[in-house]
Amino acid sequence: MPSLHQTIAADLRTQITTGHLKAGERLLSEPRLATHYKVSTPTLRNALALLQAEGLIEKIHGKGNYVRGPLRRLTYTGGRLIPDTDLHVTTRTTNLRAHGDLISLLKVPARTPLTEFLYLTHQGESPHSLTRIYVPRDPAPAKPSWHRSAAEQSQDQISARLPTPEEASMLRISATLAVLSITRVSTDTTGRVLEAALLVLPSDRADALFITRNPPAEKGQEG
Amino acid sequence: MPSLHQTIAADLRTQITTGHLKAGERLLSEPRLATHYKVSTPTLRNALALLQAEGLIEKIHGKGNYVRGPLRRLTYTGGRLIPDTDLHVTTRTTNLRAHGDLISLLKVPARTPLTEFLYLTHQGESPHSLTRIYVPRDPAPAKPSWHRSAAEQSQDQISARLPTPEEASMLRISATLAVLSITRVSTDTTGRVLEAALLVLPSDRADALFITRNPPAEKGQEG
DNA sequence: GAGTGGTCTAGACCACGAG
DNA sequence: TCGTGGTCTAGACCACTCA
Repeated sequence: MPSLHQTIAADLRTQITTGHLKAGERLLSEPRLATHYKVSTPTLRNALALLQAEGLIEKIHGKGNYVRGPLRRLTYTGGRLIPDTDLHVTTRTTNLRAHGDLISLLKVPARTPLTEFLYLTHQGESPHSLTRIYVPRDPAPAKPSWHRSAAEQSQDQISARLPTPEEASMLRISATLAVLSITRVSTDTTGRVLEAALLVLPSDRADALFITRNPPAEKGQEG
Repeated sequence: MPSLHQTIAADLRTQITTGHLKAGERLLSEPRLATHYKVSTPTLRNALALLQAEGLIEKIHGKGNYVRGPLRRLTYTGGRLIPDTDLHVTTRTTNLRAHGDLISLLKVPARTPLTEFLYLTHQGESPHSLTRIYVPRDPAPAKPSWHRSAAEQSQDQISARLPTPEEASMLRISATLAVLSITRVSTDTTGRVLEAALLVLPSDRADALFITRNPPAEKGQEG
């Protein structure tokens, strides 16, 4: 049996996809919607939370809930963020020392001097992606390649999780909206780690895409 | 300022990671925890929802909340699910006709006869992954390669989203726990689509991993 | 200041699991 | 039958946005 907020979400979803509610339009206020559906405000907010997670609406504190335009999704493709046109990027560079997961990611001793490059891409007003790249300061690092390293090999580890409170505020997203977390480790031909990149992409506006070319199939190779 | 349920989640988190609460142990009941933290039950449940999304606890209706063991995460690696040992797999085969997204994915006309292969992997009691593979029935499909097709090229599109209610019940996960959704389209040398695979992996127990080998860096190729 | 969403309260009732 | 988590109610108060 579908729960109440699921039913309400389904109704609003069809209103959006059928065009009864158009892109950019403001929904009724949450108290009004609650009385309309004859539910309490927390229940109605649960319904809206589902639509938000699907990227159908955008909640703006103090203003209202708005129907999202046809999504202009950002795609992370094999180490590259596209479209890379039309993106405003803000940068910050910090020096720090290796700690925590960075030690094993970069395969360096603890407290190794590192440089952190922080990138925040925007599309118009809304932030779209957060990238942090860590480079050992030892071997005289040039500016790292934000999009893709010229490394021999890159390894992308992808998981879905909730954002940390800091990430949520930097990306201006709700703390309950899942993000794609991509950890890319680039190594050179000798196996040395050149850089580690941590990307955080809001799930309502970003995908990742990987294209694999397989060697010619050998007969009976695979079950 | 951190919200109340964030603070409570942080406290419980440290109790788990420091070992004050051990794997498999049951937490106090939610009403008891609520009185202990001097909050209402919805607030306490918000805190537990965060821990659940992080994979630290497991909620079992009618029994209690349990500390998860050291996570045995499943990794989807370039078209292969590992570990593929120790997995129970249940299968179902269905014949249907192309509709909706399947039409564009498989590049076939609407209502083309298809075969759906459904795989549900378990690890012990708990389901771990849900895979649906669609193959056009036209070119006499052999049993599809579950793990990886012998195709010329595979394209993996990855996103994070909430599960559909059906997926949530099949995987026995909460409807609020995000999943990694992987859509893999395999094509042969002529560009014909061999199969489309839809994987659903609970975010608290699965990752995806891709390894890219770059061609030797050409000087000044990349900015 | 008026209206909005964000968070929280203190309960109620139902569905599930185990004895 | 009893204790558990799942869902929902009907409010309250605060923070933010805009006029």
